[in-house]
Amino acid sequence: MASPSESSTAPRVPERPTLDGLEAKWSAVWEADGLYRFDRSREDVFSIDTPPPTVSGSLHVGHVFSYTHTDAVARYKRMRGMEVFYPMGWDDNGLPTERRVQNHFGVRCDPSVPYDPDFQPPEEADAKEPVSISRPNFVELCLRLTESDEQAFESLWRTLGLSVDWSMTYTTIGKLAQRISQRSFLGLLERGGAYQLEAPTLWDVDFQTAVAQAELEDRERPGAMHRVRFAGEGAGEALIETTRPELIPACVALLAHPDDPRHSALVGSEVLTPLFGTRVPVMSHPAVEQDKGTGLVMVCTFGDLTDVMWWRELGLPVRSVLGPDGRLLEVPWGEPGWESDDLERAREHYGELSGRTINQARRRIVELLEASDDLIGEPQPVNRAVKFFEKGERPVEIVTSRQWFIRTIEHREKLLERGRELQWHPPYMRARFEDWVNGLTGDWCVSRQRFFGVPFPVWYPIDAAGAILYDQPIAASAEQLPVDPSTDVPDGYDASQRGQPGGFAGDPDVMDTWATSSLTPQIAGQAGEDPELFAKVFPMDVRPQAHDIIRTWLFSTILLSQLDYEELPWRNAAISGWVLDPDRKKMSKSKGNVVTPIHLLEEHGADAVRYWAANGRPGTDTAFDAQQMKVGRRLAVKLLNASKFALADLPAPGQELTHPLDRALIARLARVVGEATDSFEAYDYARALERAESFFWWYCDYYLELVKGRRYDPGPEVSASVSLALRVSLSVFQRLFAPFLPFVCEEVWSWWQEGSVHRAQWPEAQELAAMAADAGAGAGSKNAEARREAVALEVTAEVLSEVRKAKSQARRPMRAPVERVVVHDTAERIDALELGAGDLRLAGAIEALESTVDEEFAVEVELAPDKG
RNA sequence: GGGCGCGUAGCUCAGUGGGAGAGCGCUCGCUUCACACGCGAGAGGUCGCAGGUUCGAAACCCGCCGCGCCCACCA
Repeated sequence: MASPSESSTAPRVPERPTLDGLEAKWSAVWEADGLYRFDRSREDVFSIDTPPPTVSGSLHVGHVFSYTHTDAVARYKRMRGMEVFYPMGWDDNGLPTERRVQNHFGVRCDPSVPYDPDFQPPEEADAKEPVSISRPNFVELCLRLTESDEQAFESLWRTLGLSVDWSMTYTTIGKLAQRISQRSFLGLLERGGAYQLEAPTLWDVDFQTAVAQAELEDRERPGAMHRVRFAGEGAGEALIETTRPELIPACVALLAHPDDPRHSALVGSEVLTPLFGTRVPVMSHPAVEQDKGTGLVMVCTFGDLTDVMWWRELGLPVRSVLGPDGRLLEVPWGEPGWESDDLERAREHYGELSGRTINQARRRIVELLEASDDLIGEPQPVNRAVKFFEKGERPVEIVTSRQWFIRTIEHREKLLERGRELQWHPPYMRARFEDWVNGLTGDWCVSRQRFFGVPFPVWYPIDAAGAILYDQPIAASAEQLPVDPSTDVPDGYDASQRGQPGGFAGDPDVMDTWATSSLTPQIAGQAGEDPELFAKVFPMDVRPQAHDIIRTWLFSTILLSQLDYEELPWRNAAISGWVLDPDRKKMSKSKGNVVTPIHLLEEHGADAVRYWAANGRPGTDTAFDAQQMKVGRRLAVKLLNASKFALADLPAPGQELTHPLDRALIARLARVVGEATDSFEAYDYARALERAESFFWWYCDYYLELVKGRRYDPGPEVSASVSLALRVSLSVFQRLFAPFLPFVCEEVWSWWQEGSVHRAQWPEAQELAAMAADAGAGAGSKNAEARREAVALEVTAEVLSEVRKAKSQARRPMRAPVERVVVHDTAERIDALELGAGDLRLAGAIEALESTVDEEFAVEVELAPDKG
């Protein structure tokens, strides 16, 4: 603990302390001093896997909220003597940036275009006629646009007071991130952890890319249920219900539950699809739900994931009608797989659908079914949840395509085990992880048919006939990384062989953005680049993040760490909640209720905004509340003024706490420090703040008022003890609040201490307790005496409160003199009150203080007559 | 339908076996020598509902209701 009594320089307290300008003043000093610079020579490292915010627009108040939580913990750990590894990353990789660049510059990425080193974007962006440019040129524009965003973000974070080491900033599209992502992928490929497959894949028809299960969300959409007749032979007709009649040409079977008596006669027979006359078998499967629709379900390739399951399990053929652009394909009627009992009719009907979008085709086929009398009754409107790509605008479809996958399903048990090893804060968040892992239905599809991302570092040979040999990928060599196979050339080939028979072709895809951001511990720690650093920081101590991305970011980081290192990437996961608007809805741009952080910081000050954020308990969603920021500002102002009072012209401190109330105060403070420390150790910053804050207000309202008389006493024998107690308590409060209110704490600390409060040692409960006890009564009766003193502080404060109440009710000023006070209380408390009687008389302006033993606590107050 | 969380004063929330609390807001008062960006006081609640365990339940158990999130649900 710092020794305030030994401070050499006299405190320099401003005449009128203010919060104004503290952010600019101290953030400049911190930067100049390199206060938060990571010192890699230190042993006790505390490493943080900072979430890199998406650089696609602006930071919002939710970011301020959760990053403040992390910063409070970082500052606490630093004061505990840990060397904190606290980098910042920018997630500039991915779709949001692509979209901005396309609109901003009027360009379109075409991976087949060669790189033009002298390329300049068009003067005037024309979104209607975008210029086609190569992937490297496109990426350069993405980088140019994100750079200015990143500067704005950094400036905001500095104003908020994040104690980040800005010399360690990384981006998820930077060369380092690309190298690490590609190296990780090549390792997986070599060990068989990644594979390529032509398979039914979740597909967004607008972006024309594969998407992963984790990127889906449900949206309620109106639809209609159609009852449709399939003609049968002998056993009669079959009725099914469907919301997707446009997939009837893609129907490959009808299914019934094996125990369903209504359809048992049909099972094993064949029926004809309406309009197209294709023969499809009627089969049974236990997953069919008898109480849905007619109990007969149409299996198409592919309407949904259940179709994929049935198709796979029953070995059904593929009859694909949907193209990657969301329109119905031309199909070869009459060829294998496209048989019909009436080819002419099938061709005619399908011709009405071919080339149309899904919605157009659906409307048209309903008309055709009505005309052919195969639609039974009117379509019934229904609302049902439909799967969307979370950034998409039309439902996801299932399209067969060639994609890269990372083996996930087979590691399920191991992942659950890792989830149990991880310390979750709060602990119940683990359930979300387990639910997700248990609900996985397939391996992780990591390839995306996009541009601004990390390319797959592979090429494929082209045989003499011009066919690309996807099953013989040519991996980039370690020295080549990072590579862009759309412009770089594999070893043993030259550029002229690109796309030629006997030559090579680059893999055109990029990795899922989560595949890169799931390597943030490796990127920040420079895995494979700086082995010494990586060994120091990995596994990291904590991953802070919000609960909505447990299934994506948290899950895939654990997965990749397991696959690459067979261990957890971090020991703790600190899960923050969301910021809700006052209507309890999640704040988001689309709802138009976002409050910009810059405005907040300007209006309330960084400490006040941080105070509000730090009140949000771990994992708990918190309502946006400007009122709480005002409370935070009050606390900061109070700290300024209490510090001014305690330090201004303070008499010389003694060596010992000779007064019982001073000892009791320090003893209580020791308990508060203990609680705050325990809370921080459990990542409960909110509780640490709450404990420190509520005691601080009590300290200001009661202790400071009680000791004012002694503090102003000119006799050093009277003021020495209180002077010491004020210095000790003030020093503790300034440090307790430093993780939450870094600016005001640094300010008041600078009035009387050397160095930064943020590198000062966190207060020790044990030392404070010992200080209070050592100065106490002689050996043998220490416990009894300490208890008597604790009671004394308590009773003295309670009596003062009663005296105030009497004055308030008499509408008299607080300094109004009191002729006589009679305290009724138990013998123990009256005995203890003696210890505080002197301070109490001064604080309450009490002439005569008397007491009488009684069961009930009561205070009689006789005010002096009002002379006014 | 399954999982998790939540339900305490007008608002935001703390409280996990014994006294129902804090801050804000509201009302009243006080220029008080650190602070009017202040200080003091007051009003305000059958702790979602109904059972159970217990000497004792806001808290523990069961059921229900309501809200939120995640997952499943496209026949």
